[in-house]
Order: sequence, then C-alpha cells, then structure tokens
Amino acid sequence: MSKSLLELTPVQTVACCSPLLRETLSIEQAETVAPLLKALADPVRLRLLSLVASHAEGEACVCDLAGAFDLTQPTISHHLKVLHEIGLLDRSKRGVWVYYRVRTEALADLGVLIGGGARVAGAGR
Amino acid sequence: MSKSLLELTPVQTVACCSPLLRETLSIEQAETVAPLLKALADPVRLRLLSLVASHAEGEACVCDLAGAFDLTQPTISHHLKVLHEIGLLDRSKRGVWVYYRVRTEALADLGVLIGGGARVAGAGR
DNA sequence: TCCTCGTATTGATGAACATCTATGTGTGGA
DNA sequence: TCCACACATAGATGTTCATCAATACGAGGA
Repeated sequence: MSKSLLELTPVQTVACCSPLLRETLSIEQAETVAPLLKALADPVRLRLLSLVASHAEGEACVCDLAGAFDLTQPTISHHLKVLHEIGLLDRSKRGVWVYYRVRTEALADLGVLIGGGARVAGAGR
Repeated sequence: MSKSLLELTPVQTVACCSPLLRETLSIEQAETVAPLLKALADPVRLRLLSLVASHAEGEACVCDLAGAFDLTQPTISHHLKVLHEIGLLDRSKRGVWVYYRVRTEALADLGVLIGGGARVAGAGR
C-alpha cells in the first residue's frame, strides 16, 4: 500500500535523486503527495509520530500520548485520526485501549520523494 | 544554512534511521520543521519546485512557471514567496526578470529527517 | 521623460483547519 | 445489570490560508 501510495518502487526512488526534483511532478502526483505532507505539517502531529515510534514496542495508546501535550483528549484523538486516515499510523484496538503504530514505509517513501537518496549512498543502518 | 535550518548535521541524520522516529522530537524541533512541511504541503508549490528544478540551468523565472498553472500571476508570485521565505528557493533578479532556484540541500535535509535512510537498509516489512 | 513589460504587494473573500465543550460508544469489572 | 473508563464523534468558534482583482514598483527602451 505504501508503494502504490506514492506510485514509486524502491528501485526508482533510489535510482537517482529526489523524484520531486528529478522530473516534473504531474498534477495528479502533486495532489497525491500534498495531503500526506499536509498531515505531517503540524507540530503536534510530528511529535505524535515521534512519540509513538519511540514508545515501547513501537506502539502507544492515546492515554500514553495525551499527557505529553497541553491539549484535550479529543484534540489528540483528532490528530491521530488524521495521521491514521492518511496512512501514516496503524490502529489496533485491544480491550479498552487503542494502540497506534507508525507506518514506517509510508514515511520512508515520503522522505525519499522529497529528499531523495542524496544522502543514502553509504548510509546503511 | 540548511544544516542550521533543521539543527542537524549530516552525520547525525545518517547515523541511524529517520530522526523523526529515532528519538522524540522536542517541541522546538517540531515547531521548526512543521512550517517547512507546511510550505511543501501544497500541490501548486510542489509542482513549482519540480518545475524550477527541471528547468534549464536549474532555474526559472516567474514567466516560465505561470503558464503551467491555471492561476493568476500574483498567486504564483505568492507561492514562490512562501517557498523563498522558508528557504526552499533562492531568488536572484537579473534585469526585469526574477529567477528562482531550488535549495537542494534544504530539501535533502527535510527528506532525511522524515524518511531517513530507512528504506535503504533493505526495505519493506 | 513616458511607456511597456515582468513581478510584487494589498485588500477582500470563501474555504479549510485546530481547538474546545459536550456527548456518544464500547469494553471490562463489580 | 450498571458503572467507570478509554476513546471517538459532533457541533461551534476563531484563525489561517489560497485565490483573485486592482494596483504598485522597477527596469529597459523610445
């Protein structure tokens, strides 16, 4: 899903440099990518992603997250919904709790699309 | 410059995986990065960046760009201003024309911050 | 100097959005 | 069966934003 999301295969993305800069983006491509970036373009949501990712087991429930913000629970819930609906967070309910998990591949695809593999050659991890 | 822009050195960014996911983003970091992403999170601006980058000599004047959109010249000018003020486009005036050029490093830094080198290690899950 | 052309600025307008309060929904325990 | 808890949804509100028409600015040519 994440590959078809951006219509890019790993091979293509790493082939040269940033797809964004390599060739002119079509209107459709631009309108596919923009909402993803828009979902990311919020300080609260950036930190939510970051918090979820760095939490134990790579997942966190709303109760783990809400405390880190000076915002109400519905607001946090709203931001999580935005991230989930765009495909950046996975959701799973267990008992009374709802756990979120970062969809790393989706984020990686986005990063490659924007910044390309510029730094990638030699990176390793 | 681009490094101070995100407060990350290349070494740090490549060290592991996406900085966004590697450790919890501070509030300040999140509020630094979010406006950059917000500037990118628009179909018109994404295509503008792409068009500028793929233009001859890597630069283009407003007159080269406006034709590609069904928008008025002031609107294009506005979007270019947004991209320039956030540090994603360079501006240089020559005679009557104003030329824009993509600040590739800034974009690369952003890409690394978001997607990191994750995909590089072997992809997928 | 005056005119034309390329680009930027201003001010207005409607849409999108972040946030809140209030309330709904579903689950587990007593 | 009922209550408490975790989370989601609904509706309202103030703000931000994309866009346009009108206008200003500034450089080169006649």
